[in-house]
Amino acid sequence: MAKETNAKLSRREREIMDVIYRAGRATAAEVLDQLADPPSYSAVRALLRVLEEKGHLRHEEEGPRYVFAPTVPRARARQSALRQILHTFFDGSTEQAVAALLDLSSAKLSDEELDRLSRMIADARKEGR
Amino acid sequence: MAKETNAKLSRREREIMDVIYRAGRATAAEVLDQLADPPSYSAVRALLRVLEEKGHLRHEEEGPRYVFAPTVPRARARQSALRQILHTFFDGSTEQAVAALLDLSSAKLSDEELDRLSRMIADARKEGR
DNA sequence: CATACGATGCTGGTTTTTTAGCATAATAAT
DNA sequence: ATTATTATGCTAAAAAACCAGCATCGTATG
Repeated sequence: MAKETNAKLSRREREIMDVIYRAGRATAAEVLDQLADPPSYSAVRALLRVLEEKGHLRHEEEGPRYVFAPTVPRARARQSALRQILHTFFDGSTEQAVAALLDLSSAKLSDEELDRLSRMIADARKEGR
Repeated sequence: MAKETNAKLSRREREIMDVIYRAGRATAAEVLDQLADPPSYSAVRALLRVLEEKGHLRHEEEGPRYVFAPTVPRARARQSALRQILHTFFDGSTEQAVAALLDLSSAKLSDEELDRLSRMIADARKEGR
C-alpha cells in the first residue's frame, strides 16, 4: 500500500501547499512571504508542522533552518488537480478543457508553442493506434 | 465594482460548491446524496445557507423546496480554476498544461476529438495575427 | 378533517482550525 | 565573550467551521 497522505486539508493548509508547490521548496519565512493574507510567522510554522504530521510535507535541515518540500511529487499532484477540475467543470471532457485553456491564453501563445502543441496532438494520435 | 462573493471557502463549502457545479443546480437532498463523506441533512442545509449568505449561491423556490445554483457562472468559475492550476503547477505555461491533459487521457481520446483539437490550434494561430 | 411527510428556520454546542506568545538553541557580529 | 538575530518546540486560547435537533409550515393523502 502507498504511504498515507491524509488528504483532508483545511483552507490554510491548502494555501500553504500551493505556495510550496509553486516554489518547489521553501522555508517558513518564504511561505509567509508568499501568502496573500498572511497570519503570524508562528502560525505558519504551526501549520507546516501539521502538514508534516499529515504526511504532505517533509523537511530538510539546511544550516539552522528547515526547508520544506512536498512528499507527493509535483507531477503527481498536478495530475490529481487536473482530474479534479476535469470532473467538476468539464464533465470529464479533455477536449473541452483544452479548448478552455487555449481560450484562456490564446493571445499569449507564440507560433512556436502552437507548433509544438500540434505535434503533441499528432503524436497522441499515433500512440492511440 | 463587481458583486461580492466572499472568496474564502472552507473545505466542506468547497466540496458542496463542486457538487453544485457538477450538477448545475441541486436541492439540499441532492447535494447530500453526492457528498462522498456525508454529514447530516441539517448540516448540508446549514452550509447551503452560509454559502448563500456569502454570495456564492442563490436559490429558487420550486414548489416546496429550494433549488440552489451558483451565482458565478460555471464558465467563469472554471476559468478561475484553470488559472489557479496553471499558476500553481505549470508556472503559467499553457503548453505544459495541455501536454499534461493529453498525457492524462490520450488513450481515451478519439480521432475525431483529436481532429477538432488540431483545428482549434490552427484557429488560435490565425487569431493571433 | 387529521395526520403523515418533507421541506425550511433557527439555535446551541462540539470539534477543528487558526493563531499568538514564550522558552530555547544555534549562528553571526561586535 | 557577550549580544543580537533568527531559527525551532511547544502550548493555550480565540475564532471559525461543522453539525444535529427541534419547531414550524405547507402539501398531499387517507
